[in-house]
Amino acid sequence: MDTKHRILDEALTLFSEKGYANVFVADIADRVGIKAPSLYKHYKNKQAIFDAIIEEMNRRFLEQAGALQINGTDALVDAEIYKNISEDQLITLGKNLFLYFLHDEYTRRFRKMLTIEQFHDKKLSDVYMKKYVDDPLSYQGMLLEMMVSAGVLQTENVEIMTLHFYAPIYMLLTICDREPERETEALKTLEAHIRQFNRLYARNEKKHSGQ
Amino acid sequence: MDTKHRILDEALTLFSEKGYANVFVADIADRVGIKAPSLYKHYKNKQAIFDAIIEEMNRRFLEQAGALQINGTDALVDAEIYKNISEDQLITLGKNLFLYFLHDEYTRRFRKMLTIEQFHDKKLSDVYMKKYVDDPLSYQGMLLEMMVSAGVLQTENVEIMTLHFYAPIYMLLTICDREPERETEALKTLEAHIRQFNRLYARNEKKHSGQ
DNA sequence: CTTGACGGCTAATTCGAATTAGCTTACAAT
DNA sequence: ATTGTAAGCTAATTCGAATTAGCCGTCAAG
Repeated sequence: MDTKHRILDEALTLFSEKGYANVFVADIADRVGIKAPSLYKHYKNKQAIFDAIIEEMNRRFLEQAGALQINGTDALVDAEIYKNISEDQLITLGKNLFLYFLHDEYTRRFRKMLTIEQFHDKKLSDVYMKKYVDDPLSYQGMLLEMMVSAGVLQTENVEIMTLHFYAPIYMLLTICDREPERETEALKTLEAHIRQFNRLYARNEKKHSGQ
Repeated sequence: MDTKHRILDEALTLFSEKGYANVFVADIADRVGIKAPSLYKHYKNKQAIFDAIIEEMNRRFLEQAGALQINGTDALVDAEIYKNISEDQLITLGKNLFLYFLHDEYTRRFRKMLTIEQFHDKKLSDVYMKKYVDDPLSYQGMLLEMMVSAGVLQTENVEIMTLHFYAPIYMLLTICDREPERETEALKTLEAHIRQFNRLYARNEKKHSGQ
């Protein structure tokens, strides 16, 4: 990785830990292994580094459209896969969503930075809401809608059902962002959540009481 | 309200909107209607203002222990009330929790400040987790546990049930914090959520399909 | 009536962090 | 070989925001 990219990388790490204003240009330079003034050979100023991070992130979000994509069009395609989903597949779906958000280092640091810097610019809080609330809800909503249509699950209100599926995942995510040591516990909770979700919304099946 | 308190009040408002580092002492003074140096007659420095806000908040949290209290002891007492709860009462419980968090101006601004300033000090993120994640989960958990014992609701796993109850509330809260214009929509969603929650966990009752 | 402390003001001062100036080396291209 | 440019450095410089100095009016207590 060349210096220009290393600057972005180290800057993002620092911003996500301490927030823009609490990171000095010299801190970033230190991490990269150069002196602060040298950094200006690569970026016009501190703000330009921040802006470049945002751009870079947008680029990545578009790029990995293949992996776990979150837009209506692809949801319709993916949904085919889940039409005849099993409980284990549902768990996989949830864990994928969770682990992707949690473990992609870039995504993770970016999300933490957004959390801290949402005031920096209304646009940032909009991005946060879109990426971590509205897009997942609409994507998951489409998948669940398909499952209902296919008769795997049943509900009178898919929107709420989606909330029931995603809100716990979101909450576990915010927990792990702040206290990474709770990740193992969170993953167990996540699995239990999805199993229970599946039972609750299973079509025409009486909830059973054994394990 | 005397100057000393007005400083805290205006400072909290500004910090919650822009974050500590982006608020100048002069901004706070302006709002209060004095000049920056005058502010030092009341607080040693900017940090002291921040610290005073934290203290004040702790004081308030203790003080209003009567209202919607969130500690194990009181939950046991409150739970008596909910033993024979109706759906409408359950909705009231959820709405109270939600509206309290959302509308108490001090709590609200404080929560927003915590969100932004959690990096400022690990203690702050701990406070956030306790107040908005762990305490509500444990409090709600106790209430729901009682309802299960009393036979109003049924589940094999109260912990997950609690997550299903509270996570959507938490999520709606973070939405409204960032985009207050979505509050009306959020309240409707909240009610629908609780009704569905109640049906899903209702004891021995087949889910009905009519309105 | 005078004194002192409270709370305000304007005009410095300080200080730290961003940024710029100007020099140097490496190295690729002509 | 020469030249130009990229990328680094040290030593300024700038600049903005926090804080301090020092002055003034008010008012309550003695």
